Order: sequence, then C-alpha cells, then structure tokens
Amino acid sequence: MGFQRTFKALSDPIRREILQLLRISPLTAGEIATHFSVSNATISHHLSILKDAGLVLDEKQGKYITYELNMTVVDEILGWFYTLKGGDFNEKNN
Amino acid sequence: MGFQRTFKALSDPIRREILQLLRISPLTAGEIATHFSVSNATISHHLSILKDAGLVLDEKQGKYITYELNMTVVDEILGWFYTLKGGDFNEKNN
DNA sequence: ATAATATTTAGATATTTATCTAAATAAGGG
DNA sequence: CCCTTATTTAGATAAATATCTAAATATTAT
Repeated sequence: MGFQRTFKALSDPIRREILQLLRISPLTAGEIATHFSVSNATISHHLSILKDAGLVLDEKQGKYITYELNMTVVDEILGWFYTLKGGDFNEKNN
Repeated sequence: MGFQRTFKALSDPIRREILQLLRISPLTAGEIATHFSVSNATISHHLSILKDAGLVLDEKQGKYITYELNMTVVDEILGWFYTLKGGDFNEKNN
C-alpha cells in the first residue's frame, strides 16, 4: 500500500509504452530497448523504476533478463480509480 | 487523447488527495487548501495542473471558485488500464 | 583464457517540478 | 471609495528526473 512510486512510474510515456509492450508477452531488456530511441542504459533505468513500483517482474535467464507485467499491481491501481468513482473498494489507500 | 498531462497530474500525492476530496462533493479552492499544510498558492498551482489534465472542472461563483471532479477523464484513464488487462477498449491511446 | 553479448551501475548534466513569498486580480461589504 | 477576503500569477530556489557516455558485471561461445 502506498501508490506513490506506482503513480510516479506511470507518469513517464516511455514507461507506459513499455507496459503496453509487455501486455502481449514478456520481453528481454534488449528487445524492449529496440522499440525506443534512447540508450539501453536509459531503458534499464526505466525498467528499474517499473520494477520498484511493482508494475513489472523480472527473471534472469542466463545472459538475458526477461520482464513481464505484474497484473496484481495493475489491479490495485484500478481499485484506486474505483474509489474515485464512488465505490469504497478499499478506503485506506492513498 | 494523449494522456501525458493526466498521468503527470496523477503522479503527485497532494493532487491525488484533492481528487479523493472532490469525490464527496465540489469544494472551493480555499476549502481544499485547508486540508493541506502547504500555501494557498501551491494548492492553486496543483489545481491548475489538475484542470489542465482535464481531471477537474472549475466554476467561478462570485468571490469563490468551485472545483469538481470530471468523471469523463477518470473513465478515459480507466480505459487505458483496461487495455493493459488484455481488452482492446481503445487501442489508439498512449 | 579471451572475446563478445546483455544488462546494469556510476557520474554528469540539463530540464522539470514543488514549493515559497510577494504582488496582482477580482469580488463583496461597510 | 477603501478594506477585507478569495484566488491566481510571478519570480526564485531546491530537489527530482530523464538522459547521456563510460565503466562494471555477468554469461556464453570460441
């Protein structure tokens, strides 16, 4: 609980696009990087922010690191929006 | 469409709390400000960001300015999260 | 072992952001 | 008319952020 890092993570367009990419299937850091015109180091930085926010999970597979969406946290954020819509799904969160 | 400003607006905890306050009922800028320990000028700044993002609507009433939630944009953002969940509600947005 | 590949970490920099105080704008009340 | 109240705008500043290049780490292949 405490959505600060998650909302911050979602505030960058590259990070949101990464999430949409991962919607289809898990990808390695390198595969993700090919979709953008910034350096690999920058993508790595974005991935670490997404990971920190709980929005993605990573798994080391030999030389590669594969990233995938973490739906659990996506659902928690959805819950926050529903409180806004008048439901009192989980009144405690920020 | 283009959610950049909306997601940016949601990335600040004070602004999210303002939205939750407005969930109950519309409030004036001053009433909103009493809930926080920052200056009125700062709250005014946050309100202008929320307005710019489409998340709130304002209406001048004499000496006061009343702010209220704009559910339309809240719903648009919800749509973005649903695309993540595998639906293809509105594939075009970022 | 050495080289090549995949990814992250470190350090630097320019931009953005949240905040403050002080000044400006606007509306009402005596 | 002035004075008070409500709110925003302007200008300044400190902190956060996105990005880069270069270096470090780790794994696989020759």
